[in-house]
Amino acid sequence: MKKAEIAAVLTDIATLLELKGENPFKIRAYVSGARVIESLSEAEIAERVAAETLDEVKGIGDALAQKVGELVRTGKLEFYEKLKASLPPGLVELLEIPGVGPKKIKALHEQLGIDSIAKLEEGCKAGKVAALAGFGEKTQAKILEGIANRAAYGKRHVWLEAWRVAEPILAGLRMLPQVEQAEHAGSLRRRLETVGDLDFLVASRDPQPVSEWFVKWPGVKEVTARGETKTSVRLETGIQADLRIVPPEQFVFALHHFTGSKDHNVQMRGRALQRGLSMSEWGLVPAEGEGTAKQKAEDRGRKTDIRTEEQLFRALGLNFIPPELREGSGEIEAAEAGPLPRLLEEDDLRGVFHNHTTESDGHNTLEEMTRTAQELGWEYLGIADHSKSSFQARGLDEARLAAEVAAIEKLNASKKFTTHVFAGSEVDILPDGRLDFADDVLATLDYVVVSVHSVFNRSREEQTARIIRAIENPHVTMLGHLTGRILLERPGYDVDAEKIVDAAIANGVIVELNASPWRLDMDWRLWRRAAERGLLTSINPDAHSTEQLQWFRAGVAAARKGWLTKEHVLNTRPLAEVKKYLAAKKR
DNA sequence: GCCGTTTTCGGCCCGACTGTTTTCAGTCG
Repeated sequence: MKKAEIAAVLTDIATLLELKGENPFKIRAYVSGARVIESLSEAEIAERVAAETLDEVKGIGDALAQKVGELVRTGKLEFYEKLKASLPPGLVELLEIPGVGPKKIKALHEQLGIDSIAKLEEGCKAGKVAALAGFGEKTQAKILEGIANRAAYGKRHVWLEAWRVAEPILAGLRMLPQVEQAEHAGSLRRRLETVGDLDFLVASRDPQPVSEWFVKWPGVKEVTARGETKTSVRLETGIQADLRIVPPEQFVFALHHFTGSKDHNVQMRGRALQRGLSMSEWGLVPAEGEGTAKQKAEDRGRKTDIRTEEQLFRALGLNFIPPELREGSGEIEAAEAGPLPRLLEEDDLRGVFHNHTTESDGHNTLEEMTRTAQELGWEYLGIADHSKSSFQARGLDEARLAAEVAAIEKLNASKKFTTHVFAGSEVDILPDGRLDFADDVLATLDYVVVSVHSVFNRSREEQTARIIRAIENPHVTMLGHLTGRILLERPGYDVDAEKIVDAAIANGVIVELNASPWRLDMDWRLWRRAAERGLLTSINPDAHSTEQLQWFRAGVAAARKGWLTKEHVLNTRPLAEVKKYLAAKKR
C-alpha cells in the first residue's frame, strides 16, 4: 500500500473518531500521524515496517506503527473496517455543512435519525431541527443556507485567482487613514496551491471605519459575521473573506498566527512552551501565573519590543521562516540549525520555456508572445507547440514543425525583439513510451519537452515505465507536467514520482514545474527532496496566450514552497549559459 | 494516541464568534 493511501486511511479514521465523539487529542494523533507518513519516502516506510522501527519516528507510537504495519502487509486494517461499519456512511458528508460539527451531527442522528444531507434538509424544512435542544431557528436557517450554497461556496480557489481578487482589497485597506499596517494572511500568504478563503489583517487603533469600508467593498455579496475584531464577508465570486483588526503592538503576533499553517503554529506554540512562554495571536508571554495569554499580553501591551516576524522567530531561537515554508514540515528544525535558503524570487527568472502559439492551440502568435516576453524583461522565450498526436490541440506534424522552426530562426535573425526565442516542441509521449517525433526531427530543435496527453488510465507501474522510457531518449530536455493533474477538477495519472525523479537525474533531464495555476505539477511537496538529490527544474508557464505568461508567478510561488533557490532553476540563468546548457545536451 | 531536561502519567495551542443560553457549548481556524 502506498503512503498516500495509508495517510488517507489515517485521516479517515480521525474523521470517524470525531463523529464518535472521541478524545480530540487522539484524533489529532491520527491526523498528525497521517502527515508524518506523507513526509516519509516510500522506501523508508517499507524498511521501517519490515524492521519494526516505525514507532521510532516522532509522531508515530506503538498503536499507529501497528496499524500502518497491518496496512502495508495486508492492504487492510481491521480496526478501520470495524469503525466504518459502526457508523452510517452519510454522517461524514454532514461535516461539509458550515456550522455543523461532530456534536451537532451526533444529536441530529440520535434524536432525529438524520444520517444524510438529504434527510437533514427534510428535517430543517419540517422545523424539527429547530426544536432540538441546543438548536434554534437561526441554526436551522443557517444549515438550510449552507446546504443550498454548498456547491457554489464549498469550493476552493486556485492561488493565483484568489491573489488577484485579494490584491485590490489589500491595496484599498492600505490607503485608509486609520490603517497603520495591512497584510494578507492564511493560505493566500503561504501561497498554497488552492485557497479556501481570503484573510486580511490590519493594524489600527480605530477599527470601526476600517470594518465599515470592508463590508462596503463593491465585490461583497453578504456579511456573514461582524464582531469587534473579526468581520467576514462572502464575495460575488463565492470566496469568503475575513478581516481581522488588531492594535498595532499586536499586529506581528496576529500576522504570524493567522498566516499559519495550523501545523506550524502548533509546533511553534510547543516550542514556546518549552521555553516557558505562551504564544497566541495576542503575544508571547510567560506561561506561568494567573490569567489568560490575552490578558497578559494586554498588560504588557506596548512593553514588548517584538515588532517584526524576524524578531518573533528570534525570540524563540529561530531564523526567519518565509511564510511559504510554514507548513509544519521541518522548517522549524531547519530554522534552528541555521538561516533558511534564499528562496527563488520572481525577478530571478530571465525567461521561460514551454509556451504555445496559434500554430497549435495557443491564442497568440509567435510575435505577440515574443513581444510580451520582451515587455516582461525576459532574455529568452521558449516556444513548444504540441506535436501531431495531440490532434485535439492542432498538434504540428513534421512539415509544420520545420516551418515553425524556420519562422523562429527568421524572427531571431531580424533582431526585431531583444528577447531570443528558443525553438522547441511539446512532444507527446505515446502510450508505449516512444516519442511522437523521430530522433532526426528532435535533433532540429533547441529543446524538447515531453508530456503525457493521452491514455491516463494505466497502472502506476506501466505509467511510470512509459514516462521513464520517454525521458531516456537522449534528445529530451525536460519532462512536462509530471502527473497531468488539474487542481479542483481531476487527479493526475498515477505515477511513481520518486522513480521518475531518479531517472530524470540519471539522464540529465529537467522536470518542469508547470506554472499553470491549475497544474503546479510536479507538486511542491516533492521538490525539496528532489532538489537535494540533484534534480534541476524549469518554471514553465505552459502559456496558451500572452496573458498566461503571467502564470510564472504561480510557478515561483510553488517553487518557494518547495524550498527551491535560484540555483535549482534553469531559467534563472543568463541567455549565454542557457544556450550552452542546451547545446551541451545535444552532443 | 503520543510524548518526556517536569519521562510511564497527565497533559496535549488558544481564542473569536454565534446562537442559545443567562454562563456556556459548539464550531472554526
